Amino acid sequence: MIRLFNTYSRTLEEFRPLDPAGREVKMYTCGPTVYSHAHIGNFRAYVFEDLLQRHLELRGFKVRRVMNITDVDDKTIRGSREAGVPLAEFTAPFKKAFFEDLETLRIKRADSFPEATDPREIGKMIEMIGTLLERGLAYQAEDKSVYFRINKFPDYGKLAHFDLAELRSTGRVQSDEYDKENIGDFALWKAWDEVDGAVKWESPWGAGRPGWHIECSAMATQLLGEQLDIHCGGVDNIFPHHEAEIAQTEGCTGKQFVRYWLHCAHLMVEGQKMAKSLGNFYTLRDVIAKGYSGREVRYALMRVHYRAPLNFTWEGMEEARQALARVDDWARRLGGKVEEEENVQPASALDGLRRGERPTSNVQHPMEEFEAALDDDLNISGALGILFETIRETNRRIDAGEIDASEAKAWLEWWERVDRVLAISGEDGALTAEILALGEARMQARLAKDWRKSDELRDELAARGWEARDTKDGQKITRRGGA
RNA sequence: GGCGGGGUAGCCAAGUGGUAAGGUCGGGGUCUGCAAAACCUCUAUUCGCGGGUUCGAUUCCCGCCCCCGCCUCCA
Repeated sequence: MIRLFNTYSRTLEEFRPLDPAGREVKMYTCGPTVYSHAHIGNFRAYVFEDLLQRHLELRGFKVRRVMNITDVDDKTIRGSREAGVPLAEFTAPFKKAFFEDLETLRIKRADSFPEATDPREIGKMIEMIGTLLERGLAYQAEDKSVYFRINKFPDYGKLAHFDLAELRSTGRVQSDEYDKENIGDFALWKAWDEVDGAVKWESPWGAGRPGWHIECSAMATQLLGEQLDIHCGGVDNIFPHHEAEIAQTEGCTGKQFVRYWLHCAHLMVEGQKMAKSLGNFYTLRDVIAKGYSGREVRYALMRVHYRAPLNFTWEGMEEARQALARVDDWARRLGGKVEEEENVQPASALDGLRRGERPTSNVQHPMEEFEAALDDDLNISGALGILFETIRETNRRIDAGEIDASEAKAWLEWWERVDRVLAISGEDGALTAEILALGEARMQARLAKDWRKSDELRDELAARGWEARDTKDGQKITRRGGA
């Protein structure tokens, strides 16, 4: 049984998809606004969503996921104006970069990435706004913009658990919208303004562009239907964005929009909020440029429970690197055991692999326990704890000569299953001719017991990102860090 | 002021009404030409603070303190 924390109810709920067969899961995740490179805080949310999707899939669900791309809003318009290029030309490179970054972090691609400027989506938004107007849930103000009338939607505020009467303005958003009936009414359609330049679409209410919230309602219902199983985003999207989505969508369909709302806590950097003014603002590219690999960043962003604040630090990146190296070495070691024999079949009874003899052992059934931890609202720390205990125990037993090729193969198969969720396994980079030559030279030096030269060659290999280890089976050269 | 999330070893972090997983760092050891890896071992009488319930609380209840966030277009 999978349990997830639903923001709406503020409780852990058993997860059951709407699909009568209980198999298909409709999942919508708020994507990036492409006015710059996404930062690691954004990616924390996307990595969390990826972990959720992968775990649901491991548990046999068929996930249909949509992630939107916001390519028109105040910031993208401002950016294109400042760059002096058309909007689409301004956002294109950021879209491309976003998809590259997803790949770097091994985030599975959603089934579709609808864009807000897609005519088909704009059409759907206009259709929905029309419906809301017909029902009296929206109105066109004197400034020609169309607003949602929150007083007509009694449930408004239920997701965020806000009492609307208690709200007070933070002054973050300029309140120049005197035309609204209620300060809390939000724009569905923004009338064209001079600063919008060429950015405009025709609508029954005049030229303009869609409000931000309506795009998610339109795309989600258009691509996944009127009711979703899961909708994710960062905690800062709870209000007003997701609240507005509920109002708009349910205002049109009369049906519950989302069954499970999941929100990811914020990322902090060195104990502080990430901000350009503090100089601690990082894009994924910034971290990669420091020499870290995508999977190292993935691990660092993933290893803390999604509802707890995550403090990003360089010390944390080093920890991620070391932890992954430990996993890599373990998997390599098992691979080596398997190669010792030919035509190895995995031990048939996986349960028999549990390490029951030692009283100090905490993990009795790693196969089940790892997945059970993730079932519990994605308890990643618990799951990783089981993985690492299993690693220590299997390493110990390999040292003791207790694991044969058949059992090693079974552990590797388990690891492959685990890694379908974690997606952190290493790739051995191809040995180049230069590295091979250095390795060969070092072997010769060792045979000649020229330790000094052998150590120098080891340093040279290290400088190129490779490590030479002397084992009883001879020298082994492996990639260290990165990759 | 309202609504959330969090405060567990140097750092990251799981967890349960019955006496603290795991990762990382550091010390010692086995192994090694030396290393590395691996393994063994040491490092929280203690879980923000103060009360209460209980035979027993880090875990339940009450109060308080601190950090982070949202309060109308920031994941």
